Amino acid sequence: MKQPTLKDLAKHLLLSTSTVSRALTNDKNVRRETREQVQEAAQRLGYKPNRVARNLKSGRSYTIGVIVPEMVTPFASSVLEGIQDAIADDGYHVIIAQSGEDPKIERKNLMMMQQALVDGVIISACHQTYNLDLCREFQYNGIPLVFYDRILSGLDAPRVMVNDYTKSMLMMEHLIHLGRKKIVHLQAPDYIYNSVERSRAYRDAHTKFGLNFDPALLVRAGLTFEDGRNAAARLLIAEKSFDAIFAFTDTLAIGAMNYLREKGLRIPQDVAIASFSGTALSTIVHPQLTTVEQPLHEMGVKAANLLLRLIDGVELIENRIVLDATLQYRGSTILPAEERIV
Amino acid sequence: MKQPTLKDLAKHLLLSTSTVSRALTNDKNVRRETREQVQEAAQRLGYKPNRVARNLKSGRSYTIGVIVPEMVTPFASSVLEGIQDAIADDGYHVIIAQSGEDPKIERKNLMMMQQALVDGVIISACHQTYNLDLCREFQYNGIPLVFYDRILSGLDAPRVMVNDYTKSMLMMEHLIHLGRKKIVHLQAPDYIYNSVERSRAYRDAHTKFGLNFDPALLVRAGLTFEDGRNAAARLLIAEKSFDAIFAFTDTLAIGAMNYLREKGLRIPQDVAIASFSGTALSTIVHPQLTTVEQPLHEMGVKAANLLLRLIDGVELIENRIVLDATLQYRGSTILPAEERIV
DNA sequence: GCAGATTTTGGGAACGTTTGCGGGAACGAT
DNA sequence: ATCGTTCCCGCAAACGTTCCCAAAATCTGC
Repeated sequence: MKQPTLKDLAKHLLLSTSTVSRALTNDKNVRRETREQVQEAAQRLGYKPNRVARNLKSGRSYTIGVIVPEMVTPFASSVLEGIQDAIADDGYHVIIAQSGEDPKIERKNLMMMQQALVDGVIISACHQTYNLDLCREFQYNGIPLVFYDRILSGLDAPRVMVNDYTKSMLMMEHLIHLGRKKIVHLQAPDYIYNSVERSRAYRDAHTKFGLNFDPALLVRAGLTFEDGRNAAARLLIAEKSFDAIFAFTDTLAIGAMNYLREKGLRIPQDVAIASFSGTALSTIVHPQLTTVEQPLHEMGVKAANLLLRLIDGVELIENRIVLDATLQYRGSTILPAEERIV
Repeated sequence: MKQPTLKDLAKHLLLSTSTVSRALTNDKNVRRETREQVQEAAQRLGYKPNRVARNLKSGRSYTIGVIVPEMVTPFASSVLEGIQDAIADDGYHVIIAQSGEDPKIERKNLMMMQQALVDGVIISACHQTYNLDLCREFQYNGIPLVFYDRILSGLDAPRVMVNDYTKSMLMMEHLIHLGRKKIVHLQAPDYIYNSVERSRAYRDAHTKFGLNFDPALLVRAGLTFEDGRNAAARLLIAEKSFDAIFAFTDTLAIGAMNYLREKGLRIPQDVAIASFSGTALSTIVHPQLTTVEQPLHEMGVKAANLLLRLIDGVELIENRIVLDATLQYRGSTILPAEERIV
């Protein structure tokens, strides 16, 4: 009734556990006949190797840790899915933790991962500096770290990201070519590296395309729908006129868009809205969101592959992968043909 | 440079590993003075117990498996979050697998979990019967199984769900009280138990409230946005007139809603839309979705707690938890006050 | 001071694997 | 017949814990 072990198998076959063990890993040092016998018996008795024991022996856990700021987002779950897909075949497991944007919880998670003896960690960090020391300790202890999206700029660690600056610049160009002149930027806190990059592009676009930069249009928002709504509300209250919004993320953009529509503004006629991320959310809202679409699934796959190679001790030539994000022009900035006639 | 082990600690303190081990678990069989000494040294040398070794010894893995049909959904991730929250303090880890609605992959996942020596499994099954045998095997081997949302009706296993029938009936009542007479139901395949329950309520509502039941309004859809769009498209093509939709899930509802709006129909004036699930999606679309809101986070917490108790061998009095879903009346069925005046 | 009770500690097996090392059998070559 | 290979296989240690059992140290009451 209990799961049979190697010993049970050995006893049953009148062999030693060593031979059985070797036979099951197809070691050529075992006679073919015996090997087949063992494998057949293992199959018949329903033998399943005990991973825990194997892990103890090998000093690995065949587990990798993933830390995300927030997992109930299409962003995180798409990446997670990519990671899962990439490692499933190699017999690895994933344990997932979320920091909830709180560096202290992130720290707790990291330490938990350490205890769980993960072979490596994939992390989308929630704060630039807070856990730098711990991350260094991981590296020092030979536990590879791979970053994605939210990187730690102060650490020389492998990373997978998109080119925030370039693509944001393209998006600004899009808005400006549409004739928009007073473009709001909803940015996230400065401890998020990507936000700094995207808003740098926002500012540079002004000089590059000869637009007047108005600091009042640079709005500090947070990361949630509510933050998006609130930012929009503040803009309306300030009675600052604007004809476009470039938001740090889809979430922020949608929050703002919903609020503006409730207040009777038309999207995109009155205000064009563009964002960054390209999560599934961008296509389920109406109008659909013009956004910089990041290859999220691929991001997960790439990060996982990077990590697996690091775990195997492969020396990486290129440890900074920049994925190509693509601009999706949709209804939140461009009217569909049939409506444009009206 | 390597993580210190019990032995290292013992050597350093001139004690035996046994004593050190006991001291660290606060065993009263160790002199208090020694205990403190050991704990202080452990702290100082940065000792972290090796979970793998501990697991091997204890025969547990302190890991639970979770299998969901699809993880890139607000539904799944909310529940997962609940599960994480519930088990984090008990030192458990979660490994997650998704079946992608494919019973064969679900089977592979289950077997993977078995190998990973999970202490228990939480599962939202993707098919009624396909993996019944394997589930029985888990139970037989003493690995507890807990279901949520998508249960297997043929198995006597603990489960956490909401009352699909009652709440669907209430939702139908809502639509009917609004004066809607030709209500479409978008249902999912019959191998999904919840769908059967919800459409049962749909039909029963007709007789209960004296409405004429028209089989043509009972539409077989799938589970995705696209399925929702397609279903809506088919309805328009068939030129079947209808004034409301009750959809199996938010996803389906939003798909249909978007399509109808693109075709110039007004929500809710022309078609009222109600759904079931209450994921975050229902509030980010415009108009917001009237839906039966399930306590997703709580569902995860409850399922996890149930499982933990089962793992600890607690005999459960009540192993069928029915959570209370609440109807959220929103813009997709009711016009906001200001617009109603117009 | 001493027997016995009690507290505190150590020895060592065990969990299920993997793996280096060495032994024995079979075989061909001298 | 002897030696050296090659091929299979078993022994036993190890991974880092936990825990039973017994040994040592300390504490009772006389």
